Parts: sequence; structure tokens; C-alpha cells
Amino acid sequence: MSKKERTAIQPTREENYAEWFQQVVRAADLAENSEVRGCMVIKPWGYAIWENIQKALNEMFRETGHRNAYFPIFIPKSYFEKEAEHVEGFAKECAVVTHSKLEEDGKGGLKPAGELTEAYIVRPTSETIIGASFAKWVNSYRDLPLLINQWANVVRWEMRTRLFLRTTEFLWQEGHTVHETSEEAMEETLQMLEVYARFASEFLAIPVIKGEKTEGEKFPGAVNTYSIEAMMQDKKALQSGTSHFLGQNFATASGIRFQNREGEFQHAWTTSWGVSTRLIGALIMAHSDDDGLVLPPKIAPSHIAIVPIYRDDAEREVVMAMANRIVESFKGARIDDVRVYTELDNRDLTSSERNWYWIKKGIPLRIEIGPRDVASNSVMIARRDLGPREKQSVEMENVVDYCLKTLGEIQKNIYERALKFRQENTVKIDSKDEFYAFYTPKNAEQPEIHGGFALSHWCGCPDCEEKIKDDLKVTIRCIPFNQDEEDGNCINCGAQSKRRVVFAKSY
RNA sequence: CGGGAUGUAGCGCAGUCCGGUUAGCGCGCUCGGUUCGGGACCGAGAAGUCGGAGGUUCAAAUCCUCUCAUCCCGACCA
Repeated sequence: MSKKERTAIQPTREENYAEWFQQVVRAADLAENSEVRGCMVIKPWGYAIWENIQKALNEMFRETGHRNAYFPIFIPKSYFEKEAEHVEGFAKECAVVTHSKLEEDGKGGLKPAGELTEAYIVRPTSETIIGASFAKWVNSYRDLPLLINQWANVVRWEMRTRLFLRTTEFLWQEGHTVHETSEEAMEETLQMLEVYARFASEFLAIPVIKGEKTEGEKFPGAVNTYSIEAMMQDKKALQSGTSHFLGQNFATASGIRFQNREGEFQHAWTTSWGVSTRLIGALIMAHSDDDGLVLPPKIAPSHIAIVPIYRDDAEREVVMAMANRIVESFKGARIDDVRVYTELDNRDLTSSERNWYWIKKGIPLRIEIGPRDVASNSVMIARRDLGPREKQSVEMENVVDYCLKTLGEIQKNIYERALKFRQENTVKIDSKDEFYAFYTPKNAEQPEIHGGFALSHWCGCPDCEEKIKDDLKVTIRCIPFNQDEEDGNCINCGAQSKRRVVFAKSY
């Protein structure tokens, strides 16, 4: 094996997908495991991606009339107990605060003391604590709709964790709204799902399937749950955002009542919806390759790495002068509403080392400038979505235009690549044998990557859903929107069905 | 919470079975120099309570007991 064929990330996706994912996170310096079990430390390059996600979503939420606010991290146990299904769904994974101080234990350590009269739960989600405030804020139909969003950390005590995909503590955004009518709340629920779908495709360059969750997969306490589902490169589904129609369940539990237009008191209708740092996991698994992270320009922390190459002081001077001119020329540059950032990397490392550093970090464009380029008044530009050695010589005067145009092309290209991948791995299956064969790995030694999305009929009964889950670990990801009615037979029991659903293995 | 494994330098490991000089190796790090258009090289250097406690022994990373932690595999999950 020659050195040229070596990939920056080892193992490759094909060799060991799970390990590849971890190595990409590490190579790009996005995050690391904390000393605290199940928790992650998000490092600057990873956090910058999150900040860009926040920025884009904040603007979208603003356009739909939502405002940001902040509620306590501690939820009194009694609030939590008010919604039975909600309790059942989250009880097993709650961190509970029972004491308010520490005392010396007489053995050189400390012990909890000052037991609280009522335990607090560290929020796994905030419906109940926000509901308590909403109950006070809402008195009249004139107070509605109430459209609030919160950016926060939440804690769910998970058994097994993976950076960005499932951690004990994670960051997210949770929207909570209150409405006068059921119709309006449902409209809101679907509107926000649409916002998520648009955000995923336009900014993250990830195509998603919108649909409704089955009874078994819905949010504890919700009437209906809707989600966007994305396909990762190992052909598994990743739930990337959820929007819940909560009916009057939480309004009843929290006492969110208002006087309607007829002067009567009634419970309001609420929704909640969220996306989390899991989106960064989606980003990684949707686009990255065996050389590391690949970032869509509209969400990348920085867009262009400039790598000057020189051997001595004389070369250094002319090369750096040109590099600085390029940095200068990008001041104020934008792609759509996103500001374009550059990184001038003249660290005392070999040029190839600096190049690979930025490849692994997923920066969309690299500009190399050496003495030869200075002589010809041009630079070499490489796109991250193409091979690491595919470089284009560009005249100095065209550099900015070329880069801005190319950043747009990269954004489009990686979206289309992801869409094509999903289409190629989505199949209609009507026979049970075929369905089971589809989800049975062909290569026993490397069973990770197989299957895909199966569009199959389902009769609607939880038993059939459960049976397939038990047999194959395949679940119904969603009942997709926008599909025509079609006669068919349930993939498990053969009963009459009017619709296909999306089956897949999932994260 | 059940089954399996592992704790030795920042990271990855060897050494443990069969106790015996000053505990090694690779990567990384620091300093100096040569390099720089596809993951450089040379020289010097710093860095270790061998997970913890107790025991056996002239002698323990190595044997015994207890303990703690982590990872993998299963049931639950954005």
C-alpha cells in the first residue's frame, strides 16, 4: 500500500463506521469525552457549528413570531408528576437534586446535607416548568398565541452514550407555544416541522423526510409527534428534529386556562418542538468522508484556509504579502446572509501538514500560495467536497468571485450527494421475505452498513410494529406526509393497508 | 441492572503467565538545527503514586485478598 492511498481517518467508513465517526470527531477537534461520565466537552470548532445553528434558527424563529426566554434548570418533582404519561416516559432517566449543601464527613471528604423538602429534577425537557409560568401569563384569548423559545441544556441519564448522538447532558432549543384552538396549535406544530425541514436542507444540506410518529414512538404526553428523519451514510435513520402537538394535556396538567371569546374559561392548546446538538452528529454522518469532516459552507465556522508555502525569508515575504492581500479581499464577503471567514495558517509546519489539518476539520475551501503562484499571480484552490489533490489554479483578481461562487456550489453539491444517497438506499418492499432479507447483513464480518429505508405497508397496529422491532431492530421512523393513498398489505400480518410508512434501523 | 474485558508517561501499547539491575516502545510535547507544492528529518530533553488499599516476600507492575473506575455486549432513549 503506497502512502498516497492512505486516508486521513482510520478506519474508513467501510471498515468500521462507529469508530470512523469517533475518529472524525477527534480529528476535526469538535468535542471530546469529559471526565464526567456520559458528558461531552464541546471544543471551539464544534461549538462554533452550534452557534451557527443557533444563529440561523433564531432568525427563522423570529420570522415566525417566536421570542427567546429562559426558565429554570430545576423542576420541582410535584410539577413533573402532573402529567402521567410524561412521568412514565422520563422517570427512568432523571437526575434528581435532593440536597442543598455539603458538610465535612469527618473522613477528609464531604457529604450532602440540608435535604430539600421537595426534590428537584434536572430538566430532561421543560413542558411542566414552562407550563407553570404560562399558566400565570395566560388569562384571556387576547394573550394568545404565546410563542416562546428557550435555548438550554438538558439532562437525560442515558445508559450508553456517543458524542453528539446521545449524551447525558446536551444542548438544545425547545419551543413552547400556547394557542386558542386545536386547529391553530396543530398548524403551529406543522409549521415548525416545516421550519426544521427547511433549516436541515438549506443550512445543513441534509435532505429529510417529514412525517408523523407512531403511537409507540411519540413524545410522552403528546397527542401527536412529528419528526424529520435523515439518512446517515451507514443507511440508518437519525431523528433530527421533533414537533409535538400536545393537545390540552399539558394545559390541563399545568392549569393553562383562559377566558375565550364567549367569556368562558377553557384550557389552552399547546405545542413543543426541538432540535439538539445531535444535529452536529447528523452533519458529520451525512457528509463526512474518509479524510474527515465535510462541512456545508452555510454552517461552517470558517470557510477558507489560506496556506502559504515558502522556503526562506525572501519567499516568505512575497508569499505572505499575497496571502494578506487575499485575507483583506474577503473582508465583508458573504454567501447569502452568512459571513465568509478565512484562516491564514502560517504555522511553522510543513505545508502538507497544514493542508491535512484543514481537510480533517472540513473547511470548505483551501487556498495554497507558493512562490510559483506569486510568479504567475494566481493561487491554487481546493474544494473539500472533491478529492484532496484536485486543485484549481485561479488568477488573483478572480479569487473572491471564484470562492464565493464555489462555496455556493459546495453547499448544493453536498446536499445533492446526500439526497442521491438516500434515494439509492430507499426501496419499496412488499414481501415479508424480501423485507427480512433487506435488513439482514450480507457480510457477517462487517455487518454495520446494510439496509436502508424501506417503504412498506403497515396495518397500523402496535403489535406488528413491535414484532419487526424485536426481530430486526427495525422501527417505523415515520408515517410520511405527501403520499398518495395506495392499497396494500401490512408487511408483517398481511392485513389491508392504505399507506406506506418508512422503516429503518435508527440511532 | 445482567454477561465479558481492561486499568503502566498527555495518547496508544509492551512487560504480568514464570517476582530480581535504573519499568520500556511508538506517537505527542520542549529546545536546537536542517526542511517546506501532498501527512519531513537529525540531535538533545522533560515527563510514571505501574487505578487504589491491604497482604505474602530479602525483593512486587508481576503472586493473593478487597476495592474503585472505565470500555464492550444485552433491556431503554433526541
